[in-house]
Amino acid sequence: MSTFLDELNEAQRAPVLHKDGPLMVIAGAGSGKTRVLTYRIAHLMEQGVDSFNILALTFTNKAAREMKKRIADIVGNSEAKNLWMGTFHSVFAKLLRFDGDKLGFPSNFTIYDTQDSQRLIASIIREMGLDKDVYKYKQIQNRISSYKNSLITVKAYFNNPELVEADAMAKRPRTGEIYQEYVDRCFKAGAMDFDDLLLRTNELLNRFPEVLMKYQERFKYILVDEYQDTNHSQYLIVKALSDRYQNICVVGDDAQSIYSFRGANISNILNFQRDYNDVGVYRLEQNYRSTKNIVNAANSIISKNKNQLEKVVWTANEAGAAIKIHRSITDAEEGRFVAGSIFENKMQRQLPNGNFAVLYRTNSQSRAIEDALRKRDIPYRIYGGLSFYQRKEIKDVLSYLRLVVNPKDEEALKRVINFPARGIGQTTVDRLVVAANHYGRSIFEVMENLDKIDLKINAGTKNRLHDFVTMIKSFQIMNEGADAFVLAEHVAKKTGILLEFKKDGTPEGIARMENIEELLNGIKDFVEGQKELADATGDIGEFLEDVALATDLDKETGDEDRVALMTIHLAKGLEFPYVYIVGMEEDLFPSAMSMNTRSELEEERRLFYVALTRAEKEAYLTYTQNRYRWGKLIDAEPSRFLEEIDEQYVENLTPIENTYRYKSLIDTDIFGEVDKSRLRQTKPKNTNPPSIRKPNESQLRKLRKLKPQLAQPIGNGNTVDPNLAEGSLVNHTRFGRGKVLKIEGIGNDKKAEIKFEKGEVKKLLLRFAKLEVLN
DNA sequence: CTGCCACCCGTGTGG
DNA sequence: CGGGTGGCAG
Repeated sequence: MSTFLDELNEAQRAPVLHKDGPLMVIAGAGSGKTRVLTYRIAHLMEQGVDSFNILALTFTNKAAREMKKRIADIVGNSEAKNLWMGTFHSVFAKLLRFDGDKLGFPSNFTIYDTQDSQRLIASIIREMGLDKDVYKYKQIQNRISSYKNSLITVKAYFNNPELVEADAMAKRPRTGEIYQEYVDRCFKAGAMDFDDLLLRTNELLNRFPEVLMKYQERFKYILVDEYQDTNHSQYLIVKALSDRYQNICVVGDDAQSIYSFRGANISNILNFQRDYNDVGVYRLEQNYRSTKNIVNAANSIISKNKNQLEKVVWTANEAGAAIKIHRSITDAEEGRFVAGSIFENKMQRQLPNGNFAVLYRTNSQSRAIEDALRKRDIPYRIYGGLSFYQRKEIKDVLSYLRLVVNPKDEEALKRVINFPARGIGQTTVDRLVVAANHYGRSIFEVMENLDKIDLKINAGTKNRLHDFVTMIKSFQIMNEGADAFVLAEHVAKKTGILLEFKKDGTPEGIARMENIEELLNGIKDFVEGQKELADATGDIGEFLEDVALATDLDKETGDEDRVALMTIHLAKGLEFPYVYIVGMEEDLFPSAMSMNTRSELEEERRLFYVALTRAEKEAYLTYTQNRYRWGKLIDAEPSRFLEEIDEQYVENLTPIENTYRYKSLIDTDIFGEVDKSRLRQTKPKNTNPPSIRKPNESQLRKLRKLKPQLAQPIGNGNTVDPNLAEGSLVNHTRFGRGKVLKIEGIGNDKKAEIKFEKGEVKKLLLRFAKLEVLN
């Protein structure tokens, strides 16, 4: 028996040792669930389960890679290699490359990203002659995506009067037709969108029992991470595959379910015990990641949610520092505070940049933070947002490569047929699309047969189309021998893309050229990497699949030491010693769009819970009074979530001058009541710097409700260490070590009587005393 | 068919 | 504010 089991606590060991049959692990934040998954797999293999029979579905490919590596350390690399491990999307894309032909898809099918889907839908709307202001392509794409995630096919849509009527009521009666056309066009293009990877897998398993049987036999053991974030489509796949052997292990935390917007269904985890028989249920409640302060504060937040599984997360870690709250006047100042604080912490404690993360609700918030970090020369990396592969120049090169692999790929073709400009305009493309639809062929096939079809295209244009086809075909011939890098480099040169940006000469053009070079380097690295793998060829198809399905987190960064900037959603599963959560404001976090129902608000709260529990040592929460949104400066008010943290875990860092402005606007009397007569003055006296506004009604309501710590001047910025109790050993900055004899008073008046080692007994106001609890 | 400019809309999170 | 799109002149 291996020694790795000794590295687990009792609660962790139980699910690892659980024999066959279904089990569910409810794992609190930071409780070591990855470790449980990893060791369970290793343990299964040691017990004689063939690695070919194990399927593990993770949330990111990076998580899969790391888990695989860890398993390889335990059981050996050659065995670990055989595991099927990855995201739902990448695993089932692979499965569909094997068996998708039964559904009529080529094994080299293209994966459309969201942008491709949206463009296709936009052109369908245009072709159908519909009003684009009524039929907004993004909305329609969203609709279609959620239909697919709920397994509502076109047929199911038309059979469901509720859906049809809902769209009719919304004045979009032809939504179903668009859906139909979209599905047809994807099929004709040999393309699947992200949702298809799951939907088509379901279709395959449903329609072909022998295929289902094959994979049921193959995947005798199935493990699913982050089960709380699976959608209906994923749920059904897992259900189907595990149906025969029932060896299904799901791991998750209902408190961290944050993806309902993309169809994730929290009831998948809440109902797991109903879906399977004799479910073993295990709970991991000890947090190894964060300080007591952070764990307790996070608990105090999540307890506001009604709908959740019972669970008590606790930690044996040190109490740690209070969670710090900072208010600033503008988002630029917020950025400066964050950058300054990171700088200070780095210097004082000699920490690498990688110990810090800045988390936000929306990607657009990154700009202000970036600016501030740049001014301080602090290296950072932004995750997510507009990814490298979505940049125009990169997508252009990739589109050529996609065409080489799959010439039927309509979106790729439309993108590059006239870039760089070669005299093939919109009118020509429209005619080609019409002809393609008419003959039920792809655009490329129409172009190959121009001589046989009577299209109103003049001779010059015909020649240019012919040249384009010839060029792509020459790439295809080359692709048969060369590896991905050689081909890509040739394509970038031969198509004139590189030259196009080079002759542009502007800084933007040069940047784009450099990006393409970076892409080529990336492809080279990829090819090298693939050569080490047994079942990989290093061809361009593999690269394209990797690009389509890799998340931003998946990409290797080199070893550069940088501060991480990302949305809270992306941060799930990660941890950092120091975490800054910025933009803690109403309408931003919680988002204005998520305040209509309790369940939406609860999801925002879970998101906050996720954010806070990323922190190991210290967490900072910041908000501003004014923020630029849509190019305009708008008033902001503090997030309701700030109030929801039990105040004993919080410390206010807001500088006196920021508080002063508040004071000058709204005077409160000693009981915290607002003197309303002051508020009617349009211009408060002494409003140093400009842009001071009278707070609106809701802000006022807010301010009245705010805890003293948020609304009052500091100077009493201390938070009482929750561990401080009678008998505690403490250290005072001036008086030295001592023992607490007695604690009395409440709130701001809380005092401790301490006998110091020097002999003196003192009574100290805790909100002023600089005390450190030692035990 | 190309290139420029005005205008519009977004920003909610992602595989 | 800033990127994308669509309309229009050449």
